[in-house]
Amino acid sequence: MTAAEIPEVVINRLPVYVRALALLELEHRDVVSSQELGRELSVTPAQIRKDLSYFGRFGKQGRGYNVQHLLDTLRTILGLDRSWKMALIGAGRLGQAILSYGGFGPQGFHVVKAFDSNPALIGRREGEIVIEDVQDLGASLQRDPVDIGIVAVPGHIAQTVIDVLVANGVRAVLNYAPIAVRVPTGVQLRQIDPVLSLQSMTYFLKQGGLTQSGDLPQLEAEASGA
Amino acid sequence: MTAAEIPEVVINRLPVYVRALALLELEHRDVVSSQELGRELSVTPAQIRKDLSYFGRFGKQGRGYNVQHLLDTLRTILGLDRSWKMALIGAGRLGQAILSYGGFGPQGFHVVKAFDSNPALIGRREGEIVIEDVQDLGASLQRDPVDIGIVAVPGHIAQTVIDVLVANGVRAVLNYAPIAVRVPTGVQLRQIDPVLSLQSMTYFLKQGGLTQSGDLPQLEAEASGA
DNA sequence: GTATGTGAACTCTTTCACAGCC
DNA sequence: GGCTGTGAAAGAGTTCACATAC
Repeated sequence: MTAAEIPEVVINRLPVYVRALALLELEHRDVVSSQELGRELSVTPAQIRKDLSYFGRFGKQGRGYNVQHLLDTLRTILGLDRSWKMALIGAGRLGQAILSYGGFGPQGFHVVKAFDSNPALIGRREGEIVIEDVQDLGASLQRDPVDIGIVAVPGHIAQTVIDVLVANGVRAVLNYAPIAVRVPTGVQLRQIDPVLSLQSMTYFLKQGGLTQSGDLPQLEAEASGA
Repeated sequence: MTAAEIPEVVINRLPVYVRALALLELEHRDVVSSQELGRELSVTPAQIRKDLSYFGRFGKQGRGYNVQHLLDTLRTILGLDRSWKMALIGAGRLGQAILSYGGFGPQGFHVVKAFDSNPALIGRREGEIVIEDVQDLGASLQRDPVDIGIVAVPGHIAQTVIDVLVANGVRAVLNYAPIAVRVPTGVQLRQIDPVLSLQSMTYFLKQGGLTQSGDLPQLEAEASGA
């Protein structure tokens, strides 16, 4: 009930906090203040405190936050205290790169199935898994469901693939296809789209000298006043 | 001067419009309305019109927007009417995948240099380019500048690499390293971070039945009323 | 002294709704 | 009839500033 009113932007920032806290944990830091965390992440301390306040009171006045406790709590809130099964659709060049990416496993995300339409790839073994025919995607998910779908197929097929995923119970999709897809309400969708990122940066590059050689590049001024 | 007041969120949406318009152009569509474009992109028509209005008046009342003209205009605004040089730092597994990704070139983005610290990789030819020693990054950029840096190195080196890039005139960075980095004001930074995306989706997955099997998954209801 | 937690103020975005034009 | 362009209104999100607690 409270959960329903938490802004989505806040949820999206929590993983960033988790990552910073995990680093502090490695350094055996006991306590961290919103100010220090904010400096680390280029976020205002007020924002961190406000974000956390949606979920409870985790800090101690005069001290800050207990790193271990806050980390555990945020992980639980985000559901990072368990492991998640993922299916990869598209085992071409990009798909292979995703399969061999070492960053998912340690965070509890596991690709347990992969699919392609290319006969040359179907049946091939990639590490622990065997690439299945994308024709069997629906049936395979019915037999053995996953939590998340990773879409790495060409743009013109992406929407169809996602429709099949959703029809077979997948409620979260990470889409690498460079296309705007639609999903029903209640289904989570995230785009990984480097080209869009590049294409917005060029706007600012074009603006040229504005911030370039004119004024000195400086880190966020730290108003040390109050 | 007007440009200075344009919200960044607006700029970030323009590439999405460009992509949709490019598709319509392929289909030889002459004209499109904000309503149709909005349906395609899951964006409200009002938002599209408002966004475009920051840059001028491109539409014709009663008809809509000329696809070709709007596409050309947006490309010019974003600086997509020229080509951009990029340097890749980190030519390991992820870097290789980025090098062989076919989606940059057609959009005018070209990796013209690549760097690594691994002696086994330095000097190796990858397509058109030869991998250089990351020690020479600064000197190489001085000789032959690039517009954009793509960072695909391990997290603990990313900040250092980015500092070198910035010190040598790079004003836009696409960072694949899973870490929060800092750049001076005036330098554009975009993160490509699939793990963060996954970690925010799990929050909603955890919420479970709320939108799952309860109410029927449906596309954004189209209020056909007014 | 130091730092949290939080209403209130402020700023930024989105949406509305309609005049104006095709 | 249909659709744009845009002030005005509404809604979100961020920051302030201070009472409260350690």
